[in-house]
Amino acid sequence: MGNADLRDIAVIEDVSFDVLEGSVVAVDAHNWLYRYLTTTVKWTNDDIYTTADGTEVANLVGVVQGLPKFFEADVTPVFVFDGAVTDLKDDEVQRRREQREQYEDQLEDAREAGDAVRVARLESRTQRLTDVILETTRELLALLDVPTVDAPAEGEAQAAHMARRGDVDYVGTEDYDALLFGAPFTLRQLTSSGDPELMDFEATLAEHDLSWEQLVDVALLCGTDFNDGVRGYGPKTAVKAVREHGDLWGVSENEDVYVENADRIRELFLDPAVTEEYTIETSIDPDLAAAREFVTDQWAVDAEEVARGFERIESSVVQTGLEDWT
DNA sequence: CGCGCCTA
DNA sequence: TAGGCGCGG
Repeated sequence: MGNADLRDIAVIEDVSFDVLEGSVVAVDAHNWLYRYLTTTVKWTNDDIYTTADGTEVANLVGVVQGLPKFFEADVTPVFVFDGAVTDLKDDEVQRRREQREQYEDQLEDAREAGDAVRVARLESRTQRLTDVILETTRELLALLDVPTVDAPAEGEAQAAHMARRGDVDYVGTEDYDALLFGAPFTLRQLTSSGDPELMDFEATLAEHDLSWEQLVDVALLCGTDFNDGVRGYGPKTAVKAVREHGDLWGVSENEDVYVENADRIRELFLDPAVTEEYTIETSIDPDLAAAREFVTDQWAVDAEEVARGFERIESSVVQTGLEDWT
Protein backbone atom coordinates (compact mmCIF):
# COMPACT_ATOMS: atom_id res chain seq x y z
CA MET A 1 0.00 0.00 0.00
CA GLY A 2 2.86 2.11 -0.80
CA ASN A 3 2.81 5.82 -0.77
CA ALA A 4 6.46 5.38 0.07
CA ASP A 5 6.96 3.86 -3.38
CA LEU A 6 6.57 7.38 -4.67
CA ARG A 7 9.68 8.32 -2.76
CA ASP A 8 11.71 5.99 -4.94
CA ILE A 9 10.34 7.67 -8.04
CA ALA A 10 10.58 11.26 -6.87
CA VAL A 11 13.59 13.47 -7.43
CA ILE A 12 14.43 14.73 -3.96
CA GLU A 13 17.28 16.87 -2.73
CA ASP A 14 18.25 18.37 0.59
CA VAL A 15 18.11 22.13 0.73
CA SER A 16 19.26 24.57 3.33
CA PHE A 17 16.79 26.89 4.97
CA ASP A 18 18.74 29.89 3.66
CA VAL A 19 17.67 29.35 0.07
CA LEU A 20 14.04 29.62 1.15
CA GLU A 21 14.51 33.19 2.33
CA GLY A 22 11.77 35.49 1.10
CA SER A 23 9.61 32.66 -0.21
CA VAL A 24 5.99 31.74 0.47
CA VAL A 25 5.04 28.20 1.44
CA ALA A 26 1.52 26.80 1.24
CA VAL A 27 1.51 24.51 4.25
CA ASP A 28 -0.87 21.58 4.36
CA ALA A 29 -2.30 22.57 7.74
CA HIS A 30 -3.67 19.19 8.73
CA ASN A 31 -0.46 17.43 7.80
CA TRP A 32 1.63 19.99 9.67
CA LEU A 33 -0.50 19.86 12.78
CA TYR A 34 -0.66 16.11 12.83
CA ARG A 35 3.08 15.97 12.46
CA TYR A 36 3.58 18.41 15.29
CA LEU A 37 1.22 16.61 17.61
CA THR A 38 2.71 13.20 16.98
CA THR A 39 6.36 14.17 17.19
CA THR A 40 6.94 17.15 19.46
CA VAL A 41 4.15 16.55 21.89
CA LYS A 42 4.53 12.82 22.21
CA TRP A 43 7.61 13.11 24.35
CA THR A 44 6.21 15.53 26.83
CA ASN A 45 3.68 15.39 29.58
CA ASP A 46 0.11 15.26 28.31
CA ASP A 47 -1.16 17.24 31.26
CA ILE A 48 0.63 20.37 30.13
CA TYR A 49 -1.42 20.43 26.98
CA THR A 50 -4.77 19.59 28.43
CA THR A 51 -7.19 22.07 29.93
CA ALA A 52 -8.98 21.48 33.21
CA ASP A 53 -11.91 19.86 31.46
CA GLY A 54 -9.61 17.57 29.50
CA THR A 55 -9.62 19.37 26.17
CA GLU A 56 -6.45 18.78 24.18
CA VAL A 57 -4.84 22.03 23.08
CA ALA A 58 -1.36 20.81 22.29
CA ASN A 59 -1.84 22.39 18.89
CA LEU A 60 -1.54 25.86 20.42
CA VAL A 61 1.89 25.01 21.75
CA GLY A 62 2.76 23.50 18.39
CA VAL A 63 1.74 26.62 16.50
CA VAL A 64 3.66 28.94 18.79
CA GLN A 65 6.76 26.76 18.71
CA GLY A 66 6.51 25.94 15.02
CA LEU A 67 6.00 29.37 13.49
CA PRO A 68 9.34 30.92 14.48
CA LYS A 69 11.12 28.50 12.18
CA PHE A 70 9.33 30.11 9.24
CA PHE A 71 9.66 33.70 10.40
CA GLU A 72 13.33 33.42 11.31
CA ALA A 73 14.07 32.17 7.79
CA ASP A 74 11.95 35.00 6.39
CA VAL A 75 9.52 32.48 4.97
CA THR A 76 5.82 33.28 4.86
CA PRO A 77 3.64 30.27 5.63
CA VAL A 78 0.11 30.08 4.27
CA PHE A 79 -1.85 27.45 6.13
CA VAL A 80 -4.25 25.58 3.88
CA PHE A 81 -7.08 23.77 5.66
CA ASP A 82 -8.99 20.79 4.35
CA GLY A 83 -12.60 21.23 3.30
CA ALA A 84 -15.13 18.48 2.78
CA VAL A 85 -13.78 15.00 2.17
CA THR A 86 -14.63 13.17 -1.01
CA ASP A 87 -16.57 9.92 -1.13
CA LEU A 88 -13.36 8.08 -1.66
CA LYS A 89 -11.77 9.86 1.20
CA ASP A 90 -14.73 8.87 3.34
CA ASP A 91 -13.67 5.27 2.89
CA GLU A 92 -10.22 6.18 3.94
CA VAL A 93 -11.50 8.16 6.90
CA GLN A 94 -13.67 5.21 7.89
CA ARG A 95 -10.73 2.86 7.57
CA ARG A 96 -8.60 5.09 9.74
CA ARG A 97 -11.33 5.43 12.31
CA GLU A 98 -11.56 1.68 12.61
CA GLN A 99 -7.82 1.41 12.85
CA ARG A 100 -7.76 4.10 15.51
CA GLU A 101 -10.32 2.27 17.58
CA GLN A 102 -8.20 -0.80 17.29
CA TYR A 103 -5.17 1.13 18.48
CA GLU A 104 -7.13 2.50 21.39
CA ASP A 105 -8.03 -1.00 22.49
CA GLN A 106 -4.41 -2.01 22.25
CA LEU A 107 -3.50 1.10 24.20
CA GLU A 108 -5.77 0.04 27.02
CA ASP A 109 -4.09 -3.34 27.14
CA ALA A 110 -0.64 -1.82 27.15
CA ARG A 111 -1.53 0.54 29.98
CA GLU A 112 -2.87 -2.31 32.04
CA ALA A 113 0.25 -4.32 31.34
CA GLY A 114 2.39 -1.32 32.34
CA ASP A 115 4.34 -1.46 29.08
CA ALA A 116 5.51 2.15 28.84
CA VAL A 117 7.31 1.87 25.51
CA ARG A 118 4.31 0.32 23.87
CA VAL A 119 2.01 2.93 25.41
CA ALA A 120 4.13 5.76 23.98
CA ARG A 121 4.16 4.22 20.54
CA LEU A 122 0.45 3.62 20.47
CA GLU A 123 -0.34 7.06 21.83
CA SER A 124 1.38 8.65 18.87
CA ARG A 125 -0.99 6.78 16.59
CA THR A 126 -4.18 7.64 18.36
CA GLN A 127 -3.62 11.37 18.08
CA ARG A 128 -6.26 13.02 16.03
CA LEU A 129 -7.27 16.45 14.90
CA THR A 130 -10.41 17.35 16.78
CA ASP A 131 -12.73 20.20 15.88
CA VAL A 132 -11.41 22.13 18.85
CA ILE A 133 -7.85 21.69 17.64
CA LEU A 134 -8.69 22.89 14.14
CA GLU A 135 -10.79 25.80 15.35
CA THR A 136 -8.34 27.07 17.94
CA THR A 137 -5.50 26.73 15.46
CA ARG A 138 -7.39 28.95 13.02
CA GLU A 139 -8.11 31.50 15.72
CA LEU A 140 -4.51 31.63 16.85
CA LEU A 141 -3.23 31.98 13.30
CA ALA A 142 -5.68 34.81 12.75
CA LEU A 143 -4.41 36.63 15.84
CA LEU A 144 -0.86 36.16 14.61
CA ASP A 145 -1.85 37.49 11.19
CA VAL A 146 -0.69 34.33 9.45
CA PRO A 147 -2.60 33.83 6.20
CA THR A 148 -4.93 30.85 5.90
CA VAL A 149 -6.86 29.41 3.00
CA ASP A 150 -9.88 27.12 3.13
CA ALA A 151 -9.74 24.39 0.54
CA PRO A 152 -13.00 23.21 -0.98
CA ALA A 153 -11.75 19.63 -0.57
CA GLU A 154 -8.19 18.35 -0.15
CA GLY A 155 -5.84 20.91 1.35
CA GLU A 156 -2.94 19.37 -0.49
CA ALA A 157 -4.68 19.75 -3.84
CA GLN A 158 -5.43 23.38 -3.05
CA ALA A 159 -1.85 24.04 -2.00
CA ALA A 160 -0.56 22.44 -5.18
CA HIS A 161 -2.92 24.56 -7.25
CA MET A 162 -1.69 27.73 -5.59
CA ALA A 163 1.88 26.70 -6.31
CA ARG A 164 1.07 25.89 -9.92
CA ARG A 165 -0.45 29.34 -10.34
CA GLY A 166 2.69 30.87 -8.92
CA ASP A 167 0.94 32.41 -5.93
CA VAL A 168 3.22 30.49 -3.59
CA ASP A 169 6.73 29.15 -4.13
CA TYR A 170 6.41 25.81 -2.38
CA VAL A 171 3.97 23.32 -0.98
CA GLY A 172 4.85 22.20 2.54
CA THR A 173 3.76 18.67 3.42
CA GLU A 174 5.22 15.30 4.38
CA ASP A 175 2.93 13.64 1.90
CA TYR A 176 4.36 12.38 -1.37
CA ASP A 177 0.91 12.84 -2.91
CA ALA A 178 1.81 16.48 -3.51
CA LEU A 179 3.72 15.23 -6.51
CA LEU A 180 0.58 13.64 -7.92
CA PHE A 181 -1.29 16.91 -7.48
CA GLY A 182 1.38 18.49 -9.65
CA ALA A 183 2.96 20.68 -7.00
CA PRO A 184 6.09 22.03 -8.72
CA PHE A 185 8.24 22.11 -5.59
CA THR A 186 7.36 20.40 -2.34
CA LEU A 187 9.15 20.88 0.95
CA ARG A 188 9.21 18.01 3.42
CA GLN A 189 10.43 17.93 7.01
CA LEU A 190 9.49 21.49 7.81
CA THR A 191 8.64 20.44 11.34
CA SER A 192 11.85 18.63 12.13
CA SER A 193 15.10 20.23 13.11
CA GLY A 194 17.26 19.19 10.15
CA ASP A 195 17.34 20.55 6.63
CA PRO A 196 14.17 20.28 4.59
CA GLU A 197 13.87 18.05 1.55
CA LEU A 198 12.81 19.46 -1.78
CA MET A 199 10.77 17.35 -4.17
CA ASP A 200 10.98 18.51 -7.78
CA PHE A 201 7.99 17.71 -10.00
CA GLU A 202 9.42 18.53 -13.44
CA ALA A 203 12.71 16.84 -12.62
CA THR A 204 10.79 13.76 -11.57
CA LEU A 205 8.86 13.64 -14.82
CA ALA A 206 12.06 14.21 -16.81
CA GLU A 207 13.99 11.56 -14.93
CA HIS A 208 11.52 8.88 -15.92
CA ASP A 209 10.38 10.43 -19.19
CA LEU A 210 6.78 10.52 -17.99
CA SER A 211 3.92 12.98 -18.37
CA TRP A 212 1.95 14.10 -15.32
CA GLU A 213 -0.90 11.80 -16.32
CA GLN A 214 1.53 8.91 -16.66
CA LEU A 215 3.01 9.63 -13.25
CA VAL A 216 -0.46 9.39 -11.74
CA ASP A 217 -1.00 6.10 -13.55
CA VAL A 218 2.26 4.80 -12.14
CA ALA A 219 1.05 5.74 -8.68
CA LEU A 220 -2.27 4.01 -9.28
CA LEU A 221 -0.38 0.81 -9.99
CA CYS A 222 1.85 1.15 -6.93
CA GLY A 223 -0.98 2.26 -4.69
CA THR A 224 -2.10 5.66 -3.36
CA ASP A 225 -4.05 6.93 -0.37
CA PHE A 226 -7.15 6.13 -2.36
CA ASN A 227 -6.42 2.67 -3.72
CA ASP A 228 -4.39 -0.41 -2.98
CA GLY A 229 -1.76 -0.98 -5.58
CA VAL A 230 -1.72 -3.89 -7.98
CA ARG A 231 0.15 -6.87 -6.65
CA GLY A 232 3.50 -7.24 -8.32
CA TYR A 233 3.79 -3.57 -9.29
CA GLY A 234 6.36 -1.50 -7.47
CA PRO A 235 7.97 1.71 -8.67
CA LYS A 236 10.22 0.06 -11.26
CA THR A 237 7.70 -2.24 -12.86
CA ALA A 238 4.98 0.39 -12.83
CA VAL A 239 7.12 3.00 -14.58
CA LYS A 240 8.22 0.46 -17.15
CA ALA A 241 4.67 -0.72 -17.81
CA VAL A 242 3.21 2.77 -18.18
CA ARG A 243 5.97 3.88 -20.51
CA GLU A 244 5.57 0.75 -22.57
CA HIS A 245 1.80 0.90 -22.90
CA GLY A 246 1.28 4.65 -22.73
CA ASP A 247 -1.22 4.81 -19.91
CA LEU A 248 -3.09 2.76 -17.35
CA TRP A 249 -5.64 1.58 -19.90
CA GLY A 250 -2.88 0.31 -22.13
CA VAL A 251 -1.38 -1.51 -19.18
CA SER A 252 -4.76 -2.96 -18.27
CA GLU A 253 -5.30 -4.36 -21.76
CA ASN A 254 -1.86 -5.82 -22.11
CA GLU A 255 -1.04 -7.03 -18.65
CA ASP A 256 -4.38 -7.94 -17.22
CA VAL A 257 -4.45 -5.56 -14.31
CA TYR A 258 -7.47 -3.81 -12.87
CA VAL A 259 -7.52 -0.70 -10.72
CA GLU A 260 -10.84 0.05 -9.11
CA ASN A 261 -12.13 3.62 -9.45
CA ALA A 262 -9.11 4.44 -11.57
CA ASP A 263 -10.83 7.21 -13.53
CA ARG A 264 -12.15 8.89 -10.41
CA ILE A 265 -8.84 8.76 -8.60
CA ARG A 266 -7.07 10.03 -11.68
CA GLU A 267 -9.39 13.01 -11.79
CA LEU A 268 -8.91 13.57 -8.09
CA PHE A 269 -5.22 14.17 -8.68
CA LEU A 270 -5.31 15.78 -12.12
CA ASP A 271 -8.37 17.99 -11.76
CA PRO A 272 -9.27 18.28 -8.09
CA ALA A 273 -11.76 20.66 -6.52
CA VAL A 274 -9.84 23.84 -5.79
CA THR A 275 -10.64 27.50 -5.41
CA GLU A 276 -9.00 30.65 -6.66
CA GLU A 277 -10.88 32.72 -4.12
CA TYR A 278 -8.08 33.52 -1.75
CA THR A 279 -5.73 36.31 -0.92
CA ILE A 280 -2.26 35.96 0.46
CA GLU A 281 -1.02 38.85 2.53
CA THR A 282 2.70 38.38 3.07
CA SER A 283 3.32 41.26 5.42
CA ILE A 284 2.61 39.83 8.82
CA ASP A 285 1.60 42.01 11.73
CA PRO A 286 0.72 39.79 14.67
CA ASP A 287 -1.27 40.92 17.67
CA LEU A 288 1.07 39.26 20.16
CA ALA A 289 -0.74 40.47 23.23
CA ALA A 290 -4.01 39.02 22.03
CA ALA A 291 -2.31 35.79 20.96
CA ARG A 292 -0.69 35.38 24.35
CA GLU A 293 -3.97 36.08 26.08
CA PHE A 294 -5.71 33.54 23.87
CA VAL A 295 -3.21 30.79 24.56
CA THR A 296 -2.37 31.31 28.21
CA ASP A 297 -5.55 32.84 29.62
CA GLN A 298 -8.38 31.60 27.48
CA TRP A 299 -6.93 28.12 26.98
CA ALA A 300 -4.88 28.03 30.14
CA VAL A 301 -1.67 26.82 28.58
CA ASP A 302 1.28 27.22 30.97
CA ALA A 303 2.88 30.55 30.01
CA GLU A 304 6.35 29.07 30.33
CA GLU A 305 5.56 26.54 27.64
CA VAL A 306 5.04 29.22 25.04
CA ALA A 307 7.19 32.07 26.35
CA ARG A 308 10.22 31.28 24.23
CA GLY A 309 8.11 30.71 21.12
CA PHE A 310 6.36 34.05 21.47
CA GLU A 311 9.70 35.79 22.03
CA ARG A 312 11.07 34.26 18.86
CA ILE A 313 7.98 35.26 16.90
CA GLU A 314 8.20 38.79 18.22
CA SER A 315 11.86 39.29 17.38
CA SER A 316 11.79 37.54 14.02
CA VAL A 317 8.71 39.34 12.76
CA VAL A 318 10.04 42.70 13.90
CA GLN A 319 13.35 42.02 12.19
CA THR A 320 11.65 40.93 9.00
CA GLY A 321 9.63 44.10 9.03
CA LEU A 322 12.72 46.25 9.36
CA GLU A 323 14.43 44.45 6.50
CA ASP A 324 11.44 45.05 4.33
CA TRP A 325 11.66 48.78 4.87
CA THR A 326 15.32 49.17 4.05
C1' DC B 1 12.30 -6.42 -8.30
C1' DG B 2 8.52 -6.87 -5.11
C1' DC B 3 7.13 -7.96 -0.64
C1' DG B 4 6.85 -9.10 4.06
C1' DC B 5 9.11 -9.00 8.42
C1' DC B 6 11.83 -6.82 11.64
C1' DT B 7 14.15 -3.19 14.17
C1' DA B 8 15.27 1.56 15.50
C1' DT C 1 7.22 5.47 9.84
C1' DA C 2 11.48 4.58 7.39
C1' DG C 3 15.19 1.62 6.19
C1' DG C 4 17.56 -3.02 5.96
C1' DC C 5 17.39 -7.98 4.95
C1' DG C 6 16.21 -12.24 3.13
C1' DC C 7 13.10 -14.80 0.48
C1' DG C 8 10.79 -16.02 -3.80
C1' DG C 9 9.71 -15.31 -8.56
